[in-house]
Amino acid sequence: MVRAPCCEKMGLKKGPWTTEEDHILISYIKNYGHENWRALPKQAGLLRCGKSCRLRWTNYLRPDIKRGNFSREEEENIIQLHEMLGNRWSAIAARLPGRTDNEIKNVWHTHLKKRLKQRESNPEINLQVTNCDSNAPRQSESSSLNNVPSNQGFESPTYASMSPQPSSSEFSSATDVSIATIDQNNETNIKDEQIELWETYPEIDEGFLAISYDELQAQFPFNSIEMGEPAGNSHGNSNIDDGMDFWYNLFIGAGGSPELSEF
DNA sequence: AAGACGGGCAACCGCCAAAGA
DNA sequence: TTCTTTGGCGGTTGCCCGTCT
Repeated sequence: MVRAPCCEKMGLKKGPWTTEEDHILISYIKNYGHENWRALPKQAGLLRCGKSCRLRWTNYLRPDIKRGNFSREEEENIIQLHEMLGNRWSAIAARLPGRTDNEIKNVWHTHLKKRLKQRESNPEINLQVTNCDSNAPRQSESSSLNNVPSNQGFESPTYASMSPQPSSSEFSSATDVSIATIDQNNETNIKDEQIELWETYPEIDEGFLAISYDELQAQFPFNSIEMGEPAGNSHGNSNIDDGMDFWYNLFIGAGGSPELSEF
């Protein structure tokens, strides 16, 4: 199989995405979907390879992505799931609604791996998953005990009935998980069970996807897009900057739940 | 105040598998 | 059956920014 030439050799752009590019990608996918990632950038007028577009969309621009810090609950889930599934980040991500494999991978390498090492060096520290309140202040590591080292066998971890219970602005989802246990012969048994995950999750008004590109343009002008200017040329134009700031905050910004009421 | 350093994270790279010709 | 294309995945890189000296 002949390897496709890299983006740079094809004259395609690499590196961080600009808000204009994000806007173009979102608008295009909104209008036409993403059936063919390879063709998408050309049709959308983006100087990116399809792979880069797909990654940007799946890891950052998708409207159902839950941004912001991981809750203690989510972190513990990742640890447990990693114990069962290993480095299968996409499988882990599939069980954490709103989180991407890349995000989980990053959080694993930057935080959780270290925490596990600490736990190994301090066996008093335990994984406490059940009945933890994600809204409560984080407990110190040593405050949750009952640890059983992973290689000595453990009872089936309990994932069900995570609090808080959903309010009207939240939704619940039933999820299949593989429950791993290690028996007395030190053999791992995995069985699939359906559990209820209660996730605090903003309702997503699908209406935001129905807003037309023209409406967006009218509300938040991006002249540089229509002129086909290279990214970054908008600096110095406060109207455009304001529009982009709003767009950025709307879809991407810190804490990132879309402020759909703005529409 | 400025340079060094390290952590966090977005993005890229390379490989693999599935699907289709 | 073989080859090509495409999407997906996990590992890795490199930039940015905050902290330290």
